[in-house]
Amino acid sequence: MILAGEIRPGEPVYEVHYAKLLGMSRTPVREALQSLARDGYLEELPDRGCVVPTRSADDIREFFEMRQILESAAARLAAQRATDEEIARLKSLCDAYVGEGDLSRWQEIGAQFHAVIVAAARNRRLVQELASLRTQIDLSRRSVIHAGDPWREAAVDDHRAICEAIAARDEEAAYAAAERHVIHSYETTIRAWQPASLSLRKSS
Amino acid sequence: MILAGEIRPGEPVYEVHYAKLLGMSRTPVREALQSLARDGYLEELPDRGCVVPTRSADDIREFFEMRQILESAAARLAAQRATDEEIARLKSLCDAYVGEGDLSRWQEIGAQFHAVIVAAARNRRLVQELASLRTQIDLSRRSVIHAGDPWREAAVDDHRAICEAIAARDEEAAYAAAERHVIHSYETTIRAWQPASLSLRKSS
DNA sequence: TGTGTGCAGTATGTATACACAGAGTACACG
DNA sequence: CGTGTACTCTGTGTATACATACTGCACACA
Repeated sequence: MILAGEIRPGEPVYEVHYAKLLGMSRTPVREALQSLARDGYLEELPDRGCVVPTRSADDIREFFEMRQILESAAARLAAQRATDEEIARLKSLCDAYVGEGDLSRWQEIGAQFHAVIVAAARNRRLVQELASLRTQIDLSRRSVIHAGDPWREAAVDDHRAICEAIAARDEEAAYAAAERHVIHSYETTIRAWQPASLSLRKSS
Repeated sequence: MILAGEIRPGEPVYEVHYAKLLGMSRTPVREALQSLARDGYLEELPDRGCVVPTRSADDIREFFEMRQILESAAARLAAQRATDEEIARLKSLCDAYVGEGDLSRWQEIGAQFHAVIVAAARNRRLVQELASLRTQIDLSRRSVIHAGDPWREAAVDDHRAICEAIAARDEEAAYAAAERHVIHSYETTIRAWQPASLSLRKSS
């Protein structure tokens, strides 16, 4: 419901309310809320329950900084460890972009592209952390009014560069390409949000 | 109790048992267990409760890989953002090593050293993630018999190198030095555990 | 002898009742 | 008219009772 935007940032989340709404008792609702709070979808106030957190510009910066760190590391490890099948799959996903006009299908391809890379890094904790981060970022994006499609700009070129670097087993190139990709994503996001913004570290 | 080694890996953790032991009802115990499970200190089995997880060599590799990724990123950001006060504090901590013979005091200095760097990176999520990782690694170390002090070898030199790179505002040097430091830590840990081991990515 | 079914026993999942803490408000007093 | 205090109301923190699922064993049957 938070992800679907049915509960808006700043809004309090009462246990009894959602227990009634969902037809269950407070206990499982309570546990779910704690779980959500641990993952950052809710903020717990002592003795005063939960609220959906509102993200500051600094929060967004930190999220993208983490994403930059982890995605670039994933790309580097993928360049080292990806199987030939995984590389072939990355290439075919890159090619799938060109003829695609539908936005949701487009995002689906992008998600699969990233999933293959992270999986190729062979690190479960990294997979988990990036998934969490990705959801957080999507959530932050949603809590903000932005017009049009925020991606799509240089993303295809970025993806192709990452793909080629991994295929060439060039760890540093894959690292740098992934870094650039996250920077682009950050810039489009923050531009759609507010003019003044902090910048991430540029790739050298 | 898990950290203190009072509950050993593989051992089941029953709600009622610890409720009685701690003089509370099942509810808060249950919530605590879920909290611990979310942080990786316990493994939850469906309808069968919790056990303290046993770590495989692959788990250790993944932990250190993550630590390498995050610590090096933290060092790079610290080189960019640390205040002069923080740099001075790093230097004094480095100097504090030399005259120190006591192991626990020595570890305390090391922990402070890392804390200053991570704080200087100005990213709360990074702080949190590294703290969690660090505890996990300590826990994994403890679940294993190892003789003597596993650190101390090249750690002082490593710390000094990191400190100098940050003081010089050299981001890439700080990054590489932190990477090397984690590799050393991994190697001593895995050597104390079992001879055959996977290796982390070497710093280029 | 092997396999499948049924029956406890135990521990978790859920519901509910009660206790407590915090916020807001009304009222009394200076 | 301002300030402090007590009261109430709301919602969370905790305890306990009941329901359910899984495991192991025993027993019957092929």
